[in-house]
Amino acid sequence: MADDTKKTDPSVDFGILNSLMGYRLRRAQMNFFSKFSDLCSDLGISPGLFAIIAIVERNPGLTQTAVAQALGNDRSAMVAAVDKLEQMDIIERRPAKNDRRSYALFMTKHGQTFFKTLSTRVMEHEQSMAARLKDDKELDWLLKTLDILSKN
Amino acid sequence: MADDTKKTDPSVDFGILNSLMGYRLRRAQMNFFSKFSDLCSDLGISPGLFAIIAIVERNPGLTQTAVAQALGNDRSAMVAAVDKLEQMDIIERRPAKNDRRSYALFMTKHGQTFFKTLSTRVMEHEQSMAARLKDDKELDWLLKTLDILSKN
DNA sequence: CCGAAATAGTGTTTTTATATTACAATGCCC
DNA sequence: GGGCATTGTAATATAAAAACACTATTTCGG
Repeated sequence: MADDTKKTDPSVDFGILNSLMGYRLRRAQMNFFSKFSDLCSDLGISPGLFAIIAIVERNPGLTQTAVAQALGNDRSAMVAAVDKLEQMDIIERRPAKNDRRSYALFMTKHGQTFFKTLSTRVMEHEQSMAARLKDDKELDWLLKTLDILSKN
Repeated sequence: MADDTKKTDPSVDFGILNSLMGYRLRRAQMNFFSKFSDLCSDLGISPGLFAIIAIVERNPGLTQTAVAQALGNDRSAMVAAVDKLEQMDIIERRPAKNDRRSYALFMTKHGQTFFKTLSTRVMEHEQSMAARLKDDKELDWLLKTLDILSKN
């Protein structure tokens, strides 16, 4: 194949799938996911890690489980993630003041600047995708609608 | 915890994540995925398997790779999936007429009725989610927008 | 204060999904 | 007929997600 456009065979009838939000969400999310990977894998950052960094950056001092709850992850998944981010000198664990069981998470100096370059990249991609929409009003509508559909 | 509402801690600032379509898509899709599982796991059907069935039902005689391409999967992933669906007596492989390398996929008798009950369940869930939207126009708009964001 | 129950972090394991690669059989093109 | 692409398959690898148990702590009722 000459180009990399995996053209979905136009002769295939998707039937019920075409009317399913669930299926369309999956396709759209997969597209964002793979573009994110193309964009940030050289920095060793996956979408999940990016989310953790974004939360810690805005909420310094949160414990691991607090971050996990905010993102809807299991707290056991945090261990490996935070281990990696600590190795990369992006965030650091400090013993929590009032609770000797838990760590508080903070950005390192390097993490701060790292997050800036990272979010610049991500926002560029976001904006190139948002350019497919009509206007900012439509973007707001989409974000709000997705939020409504996220709640269970 | 008394109820199962994993309330996202309201005091957490999601910062940039709030404005990212990618993140919102992920949350919404996760919600659909888990609901689908709750709804159909007793029948042994995952969202991916459902998509395969839906394609075969509307396009009898497609080859495995054709289905894989339509869904954006790798054809190697089809093998286990079709194996399972054949064991469940939902679809069947028949030797393709003009190409002895490939199989053509068809619904079995049982698969036909099975798909009906399955899609009834799925549509019920879909409609309960769609009820969160303003009207059908908004639903159409959402589907169209997600489609636009799915193309790379 | 004591003891039961809950919670934080961690390690371990399992499951699931997805990607990669290799290969035999077959088809297609010149 | 010979070279090359394609189909289904197998065997891995990889990765992400979930389940479970364990230790050290905290919390709370009495």
